[in-house]
Amino acid sequence: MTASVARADNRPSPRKRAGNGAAARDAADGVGLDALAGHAGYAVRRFQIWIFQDFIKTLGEVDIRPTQYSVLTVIGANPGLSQMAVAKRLGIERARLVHLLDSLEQRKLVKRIKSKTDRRSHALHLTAQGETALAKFKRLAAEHERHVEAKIGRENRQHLLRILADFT
Amino acid sequence: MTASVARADNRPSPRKRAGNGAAARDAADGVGLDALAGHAGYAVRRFQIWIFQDFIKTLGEVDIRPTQYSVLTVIGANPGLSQMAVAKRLGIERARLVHLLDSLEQRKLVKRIKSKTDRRSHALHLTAQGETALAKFKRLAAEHERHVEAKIGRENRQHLLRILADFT
DNA sequence: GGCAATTGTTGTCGTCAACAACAATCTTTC
DNA sequence: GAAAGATTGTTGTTGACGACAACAATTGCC
Repeated sequence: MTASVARADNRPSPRKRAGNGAAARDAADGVGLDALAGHAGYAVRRFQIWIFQDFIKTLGEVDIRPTQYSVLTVIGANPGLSQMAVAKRLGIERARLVHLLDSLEQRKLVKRIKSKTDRRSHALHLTAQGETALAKFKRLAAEHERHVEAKIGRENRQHLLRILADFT
Repeated sequence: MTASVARADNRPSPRKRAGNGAAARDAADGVGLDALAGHAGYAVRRFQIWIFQDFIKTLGEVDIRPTQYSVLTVIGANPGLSQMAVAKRLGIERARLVHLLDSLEQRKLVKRIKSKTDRRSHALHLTAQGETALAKFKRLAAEHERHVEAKIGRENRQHLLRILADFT
């Protein structure tokens, strides 16, 4: 709403490559990025921000953020995992996972069950409500994924997933 | 587990797909990610974290973080830009840019010059010290970029840059 | 039995995106 | 030319997130 309406979102950007040393002026505002264009990290960061914003927006009606979704997905696929295992798998601090689970448990999507074999740890499970909710989340996430496809192209997305498979 | 020179960069990840319904157990801990593996956002996020950590570490000796580097690069390539223009170009909140510039100005890398034509805005320039410093930063950033190449492969990085060119 | 390691938890700190509000300064409009 | 509206830089707040440190309860090791 606040932001100016203008700005065509469609950025073809076939960036033909200017000569070489010349400061390649960028289409958007006539501001050149120069060296920045050659940095993978910059492109990845901008892309990641775009993806997350679309994810948050697409799953907005159910109020689920990317991290929450990843937690629910892992628990759904591996019931009974400990918090430590989930945290390690997702690369989340176990301290942070505590708050995430507090929230998800309050919403009755997840339950912590005291482990009999190791009384320190909790076995994580989805509630029945959590199962059906996750099913809906997955449908919305698939919709989000189609947005990604529409943005970068079908086979580009495929190739991207292949390139980054090791980080999954 | 810090450096991990790991030559195993070439992991085409032929994750050929286990059967179908079976929870494809992942190598790491035997914890399946299931649906998460098909989400571009998850892979991109993990990759972005890896990239930033390597960037921060590689540019650690000069204490420059990715965002600071991007700001310096844009100002270096386009001297005289206003804060608003830089913020818009990099997708940074102008509120946030204020603190970034405060820091960079304290370190005598950047200077804000009152614009004569528009007394609201500041024209941003690198100091002489900032110029030479940026040259060094760029060398270190190039080294970081080589780390990325070593991690995902040369042509994979190229392809990645091409796929995400619109976000640059 | 004693000591180190692990698990969940609490708390702090710093980064970062998203807003809101404000003073100073253009810009537009009447 | 003055009033109304928009823009620029600034300050402050909020909330998500990663990195640590410390702690109690529990387990594993010797």
